[in-house]
Amino acid sequence: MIDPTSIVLKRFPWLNEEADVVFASSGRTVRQFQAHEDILSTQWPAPGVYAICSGFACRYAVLANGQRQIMGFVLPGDLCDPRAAVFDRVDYSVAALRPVEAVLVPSDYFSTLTGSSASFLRSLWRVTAIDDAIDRQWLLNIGQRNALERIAHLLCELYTRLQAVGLADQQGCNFPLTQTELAEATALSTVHVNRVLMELRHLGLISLRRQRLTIHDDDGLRTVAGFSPDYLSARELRKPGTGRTLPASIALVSS
Amino acid sequence: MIDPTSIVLKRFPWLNEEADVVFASSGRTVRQFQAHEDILSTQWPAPGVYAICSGFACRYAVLANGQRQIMGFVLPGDLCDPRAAVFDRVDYSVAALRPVEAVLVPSDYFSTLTGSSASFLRSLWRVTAIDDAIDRQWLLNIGQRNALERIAHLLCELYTRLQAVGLADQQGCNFPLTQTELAEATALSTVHVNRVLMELRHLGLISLRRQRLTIHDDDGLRTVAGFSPDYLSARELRKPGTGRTLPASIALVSS
DNA sequence: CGGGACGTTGAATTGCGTCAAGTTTTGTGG
DNA sequence: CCACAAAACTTGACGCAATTCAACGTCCCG
Repeated sequence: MIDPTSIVLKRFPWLNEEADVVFASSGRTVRQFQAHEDILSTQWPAPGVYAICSGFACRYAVLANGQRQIMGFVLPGDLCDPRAAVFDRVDYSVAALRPVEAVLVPSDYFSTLTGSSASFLRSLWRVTAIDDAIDRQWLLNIGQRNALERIAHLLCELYTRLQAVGLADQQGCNFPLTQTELAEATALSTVHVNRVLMELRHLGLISLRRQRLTIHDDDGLRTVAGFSPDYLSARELRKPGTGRTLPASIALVSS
Repeated sequence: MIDPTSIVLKRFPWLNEEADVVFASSGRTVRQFQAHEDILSTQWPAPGVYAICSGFACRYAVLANGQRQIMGFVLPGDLCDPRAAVFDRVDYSVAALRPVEAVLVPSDYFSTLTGSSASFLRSLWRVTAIDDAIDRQWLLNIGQRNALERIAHLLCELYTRLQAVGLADQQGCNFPLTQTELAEATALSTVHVNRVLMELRHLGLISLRRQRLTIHDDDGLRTVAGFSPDYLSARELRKPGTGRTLPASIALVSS
């Protein structure tokens, strides 16, 4: 059994030193979730911020008619959801798609840290900024791309993100999502997802079999998808302000 | 000519006292944008955070084939975009749809404030949390709702948000969007948007003519849309931590 | 009063969904 | 290891919501 603390410190490259300490010291609170179990839910208050160590999860919402829209995948190395540190409730649920192992960082730890460590706060902003950029790409994806492009784009996104945390190699990656889940994420029917995957296979771009995705032609897949990976990495952080002075009443704490 | 400072202080109810001062003191930097002019662009660094005083703007992205997806509307009282205070660049553009008047809060001001005032920071988190909730609703909208529901939902959202900043009355609101823009926001064709608007009119739910939206049957429209306005208001903020102690090296500043 | 943006309408087309019937894979317990 | 059931995947036929193309009407502004 691997030490969860070390997993955490390895998987979250964006963490800085102070945050490392918090994660490590709270790293003993490791929780396991079964497939299909809710990790966070709109139904109950979030106990804190979960850092995913292994397994796949997804953020989702259900419409009144019962249709489910998956709004994003939460992979090892991701936080779900940073805002839980600040808000009592989340407005969407997060479910494990496969068995998930996660470190729970209690809200107290997290919010005290965000209140006291400017550099950690900046890291956190960067993380949420990437999350939001992914959300916007999904909107683009579902709004403007056809089925083939959409599926291809999602595969590119997941492959790239898994590479970033060392869970993919040159040939491909472990890929535990069902076609039904792909359908819920791309707003297509499962039948059509199946046909599109067939087409991607026949185009010689991928293989997908037994939870293993093999990329035969990365460039080709990206071209079909119109994928450019920029949005998945942190943008330039603005240099800390040169210190234009604030009215005295505001400059309560200067760094 | 209205004093922009007073506009700002009136339109941004979520501001707290410290931030009021900053906004007021930087409130002299008012900028005008013409219709179709970019307010923020991926092409250049963001000079700071704009607070919209009047006019409509939108966040958008364009695909390689030239299709434009509008990803959100920026209304009077909104910030566009808070993250510009922390990051040099934004990863989408914001354009004025009509002539826009905005207060520029320079990044220095903003980031110093976020670094020093915990309460302002919490306000800002809340604002971005609402923005993100709106984004997720758009994903749901485009992914799971049909054309009629989609348009109805968008009308509900805009009407509700305009009400919140005093720009709508019981009967309806000023509504300067073209059908082409509605189409870009809902990922439909302009022709179909037109037909759907016709249907909403024939159902006796709305009138839309000469930049004026009249809501004849608010409940009916919401029912069609499956609209519930909860996501547009701030969620409960977590009570500040009860003070579980951190390792000394981390608790640099305690509140 | 002319021209360009915006809105309206009809007819033909199509991408994707739905329904329905299989086949293959995975998981479980004996 | 096999037996069996449940879940996941595959394939074909058919239907429809939304698109596309094309023409025409209307408003607004110089």
